[in-house]
Amino acid sequence: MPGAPNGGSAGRPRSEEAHQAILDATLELLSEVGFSALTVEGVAQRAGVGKATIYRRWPSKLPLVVEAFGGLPRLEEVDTGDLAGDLKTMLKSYLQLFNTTPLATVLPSLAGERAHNEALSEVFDPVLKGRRRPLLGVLERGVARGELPADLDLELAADLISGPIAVKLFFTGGKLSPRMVGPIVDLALSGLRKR
Amino acid sequence: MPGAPNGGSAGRPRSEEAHQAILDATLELLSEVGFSALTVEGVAQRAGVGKATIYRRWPSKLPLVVEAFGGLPRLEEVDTGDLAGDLKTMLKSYLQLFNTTPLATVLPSLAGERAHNEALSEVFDPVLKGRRRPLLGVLERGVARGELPADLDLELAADLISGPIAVKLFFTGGKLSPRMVGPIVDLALSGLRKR
DNA sequence: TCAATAACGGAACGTATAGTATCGTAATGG
DNA sequence: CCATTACGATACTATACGTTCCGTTATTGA
Repeated sequence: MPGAPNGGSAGRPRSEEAHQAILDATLELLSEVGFSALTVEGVAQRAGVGKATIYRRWPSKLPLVVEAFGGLPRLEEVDTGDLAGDLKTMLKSYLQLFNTTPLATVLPSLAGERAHNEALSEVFDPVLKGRRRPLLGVLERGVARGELPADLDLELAADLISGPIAVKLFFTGGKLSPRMVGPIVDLALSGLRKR
Repeated sequence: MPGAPNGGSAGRPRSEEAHQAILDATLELLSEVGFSALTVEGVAQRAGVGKATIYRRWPSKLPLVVEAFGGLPRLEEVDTGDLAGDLKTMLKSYLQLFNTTPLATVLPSLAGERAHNEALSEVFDPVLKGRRRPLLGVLERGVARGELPADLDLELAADLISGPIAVKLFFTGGKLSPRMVGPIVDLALSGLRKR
């Protein structure tokens, strides 16, 4: 199952170890130097692997990066019974992943590159869209339960909830703590205005 | 006033034309290829200028980029009398600038690079913080007027309002229309929840 | 057990492009 | 009209990229 190996017959099989080491090194470097400064040579060195071993599996760095990114954890949909609980539970565990995986730096690197790299944008946009899906699912359930108005623009609602996290991630310095989730969700659900 | 020219005495003065052409070319290339792929050589070529002319004014591309970015327009604070009106007016004109200047691509390029380039982050973060200032000012006025609760976390409130724009800018494809401002502000002020 | 096969890590090759230094020319001030 | 400084252009040097080749190693099937 490593890459696209032997047509079915003899020969040394591809090393699953090398395969994983390459993907890990790709994420590390993506986080450290960003997409455009990422080189196959650098990945090979970091993974302790010959460059040919990489080129044998991926034709260029773009598919390599896409596959490596695909190995990062996603938002997990949960159902606690009420909307606020769902959102807080989901986002809290997601934000925890920002401190235990390279997500917090890889995501901005790729999103920033997306703006001026059409090839990346083409393959990366659908992935990003898929990652939003659990959030939309929870909101749909909120509408079904009657917690949210039926005519709510769900895309905009998802933007409103994920927005503060994006702003912190891209503009304000790091420190993405799961503790910020409670206030974000409460404020997004109830609004800023005095009542 | 071009850069840091003649100590006060003789010699050919620095060309203000070249100075501006360099800054313009920097923004163009920043938008087209991003920060890390931006080269002084490329800027010189685009500006129709020798490389030495650039190095005479800026020691490296980082200060050059910072100065070029400083020439881009900012959010302008207005006072219409009520909070929703202020926010909508300000954000609408700001979003218009996204379609008439390189802001929409330059901002993601720099913000993405910020994540893994400490030198850039150090000089760029204060600039970003300053750009948020008008938004905070409007919110403070909203508190003073009694439109917003006195104990509101203004930083979080600013994130909530600017968040959907950031999400569209970085994740969802382009098309930043001033028309999306109305729904964003209404939803942020009133909340998602059914009432 | 051994020949055939394919992947392995490492190294060599050619190319491209970065930053620097230097050229002759142009525009100022004294 | 001479000294001074900036100008655009080009030559130079070094680094580092992607690609390809090489001797070795691991696995299959006869």
